[in-house]
Amino acid sequence: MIVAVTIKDIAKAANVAPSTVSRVIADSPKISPETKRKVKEIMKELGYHPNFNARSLASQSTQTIGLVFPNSGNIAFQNPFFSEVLRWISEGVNEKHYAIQLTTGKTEEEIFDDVVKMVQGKRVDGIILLYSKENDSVINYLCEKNFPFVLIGKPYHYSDLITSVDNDNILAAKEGTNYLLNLGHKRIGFIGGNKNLMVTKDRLLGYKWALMEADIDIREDYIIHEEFLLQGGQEAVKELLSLDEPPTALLVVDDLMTLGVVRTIHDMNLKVPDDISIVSFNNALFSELSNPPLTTIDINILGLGLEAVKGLIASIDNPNESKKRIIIPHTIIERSSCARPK
Amino acid sequence: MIVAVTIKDIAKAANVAPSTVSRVIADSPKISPETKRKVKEIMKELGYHPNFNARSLASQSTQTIGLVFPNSGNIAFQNPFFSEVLRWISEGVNEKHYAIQLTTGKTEEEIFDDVVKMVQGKRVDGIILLYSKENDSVINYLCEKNFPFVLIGKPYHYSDLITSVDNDNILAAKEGTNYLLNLGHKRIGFIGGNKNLMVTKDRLLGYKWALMEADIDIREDYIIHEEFLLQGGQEAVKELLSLDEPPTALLVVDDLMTLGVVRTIHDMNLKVPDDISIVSFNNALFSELSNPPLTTIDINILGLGLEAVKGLIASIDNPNESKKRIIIPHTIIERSSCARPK
DNA sequence: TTGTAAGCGTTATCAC
DNA sequence: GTGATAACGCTTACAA
Repeated sequence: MIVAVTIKDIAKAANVAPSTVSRVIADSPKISPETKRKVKEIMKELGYHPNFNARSLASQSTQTIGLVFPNSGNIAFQNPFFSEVLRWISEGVNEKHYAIQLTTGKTEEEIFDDVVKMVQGKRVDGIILLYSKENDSVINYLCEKNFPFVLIGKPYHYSDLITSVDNDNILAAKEGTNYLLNLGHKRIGFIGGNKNLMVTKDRLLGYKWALMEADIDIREDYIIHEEFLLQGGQEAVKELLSLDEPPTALLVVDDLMTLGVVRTIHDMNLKVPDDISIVSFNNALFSELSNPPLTTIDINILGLGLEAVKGLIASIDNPNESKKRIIIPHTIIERSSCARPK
Repeated sequence: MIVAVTIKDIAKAANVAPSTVSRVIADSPKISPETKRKVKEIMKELGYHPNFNARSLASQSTQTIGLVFPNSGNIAFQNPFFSEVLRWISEGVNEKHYAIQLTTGKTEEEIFDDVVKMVQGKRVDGIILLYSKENDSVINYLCEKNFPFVLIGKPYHYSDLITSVDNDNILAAKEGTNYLLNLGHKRIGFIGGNKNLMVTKDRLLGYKWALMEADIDIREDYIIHEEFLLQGGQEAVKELLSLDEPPTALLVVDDLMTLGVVRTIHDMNLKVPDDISIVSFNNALFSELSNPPLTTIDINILGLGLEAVKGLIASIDNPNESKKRIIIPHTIIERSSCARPK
């Protein structure tokens, strides 16, 4: 069983007051080195561990941050992006000796309720939002309460009230499209995810921008948004490739989706990159292992995670710090999913 | 700003004692419907939310459970298994109105320290361990403290002191191997992950069992353990396939690893399944999207996650409940990575 | 059925 | 430098 050794037990054993023990824990400079040593020794001896609930209650700070995942009913949740970003957030957080609490509701309402509980229940000192979408009730709530949080992604609005960490997705998509243009492709399609997500919006913008600069007409029938990975998506891709003038290249906003697209293309007896080239996004672990290995835009998830933590802790420590927009650089990783058009 | 409305404020406004408000929150049957209604109304009006730290401190229970991931330095952390199991754990936990706290240290020591803090700091009521390996300090600690926890995987020892949720991996691997044997393969290789993991051990056992039953000699040069996904693994697979009598089929313990193996095979100008068949494990999302789609053993991650939560909460509610070993059934999913040998 | 008061394990504000 | 003592916001006997 867990025997709770408290600050009082230590105090008694060390012949000091509880407050002194507390000061030793806080490493207060006002305590003589001698008593510090003595108290610390006894703490070791008795196996003392501070009670975090008591500490949080008294100090009004929890030393834990909350992570908000997209709703787990959404297929997006399965994206390796989240484990990866979790990994780096976790790393940043450990370094600062914070703990992590997380919430992944099945629906938006569940998530919202969870967040409210976290915040009002004083379970966390700050929050990192792992996704950004239109009209998000969570963001609105956090802004309203002026609660410390960082958004991974681009704010839909209130951008001057929000600290965010994001890639320049418009530029990234533009560069990806240019890469295909430079290979000689003129008919380039776009496959995006959920239209409400800011990433999708931005990458679509960059795609269009590149085409406009290249004086190529934007064809709406070249642009599709598949919400589901296989079922609906497969249909859409088949339709796209069955057009009279099908695209010879595709910009796909996510590696996982790309896997599905490649699969569909393959099922139609076409080959990547011989018949159709693909540039995709995120550089997921498997994009190197896939067949063919994917040319993809690395968004530096490490940077996203670490900067999010840094930003959040900064605004916890100093609530009046000005909000900022942090941009993490991307890199295009050339592999074997692109070729010149036939 | 967050204005903390406390139980006292409600009490004052409702003209009752704080304890009455507390009882209303706990939905005590001893409170008259009338006062309940009145108090609840005022709680809504003033926007009351309980302070969890205070509640935890007073009641000695946190309504949160801790999740322990494998160390994030390990490549295994990247496995989609973890997001998937997190999803279902989260679902189970939400239903029971528990919160989730998690820890993913970079090293074993970091994880151990985190777990001790969680437990001794009274941050969580119970723990779910997401991996099982030989001589795990965390397990030893939890057993020693007799702290409620559930292991996802098979206990290395102390199995009568541990509630665990696992697949019958020995049987699963045996069936996978038999599947290949039935197709006519005689030379079957095994590719496992980290040797210390119980999954690896069990699946190797099942593989050997199937071969023995089929009166096929076990060749040690057909068994490899690749710790890394690409670098070292690729070498090992190449070596395996360059043997005088290379295997015509492979049992690979994980879909992600299989992706790497398929890739390596492809790089050697061999084809799956024409030249070499593969049965793999886990039925990750991408195994259906991969090229070729993988024949893989579905381990029912939903079941693992949900049962883990159920088991944990049961043993939190009743610490004297007897430990049990819960087995989640698996299913083989036939896709296109297997064929008869040439 | 409801109120009173002690206690949960800390931190923080005074004094000395 | 160190010690009392009052918070922190809640639960829970024990009274009434």
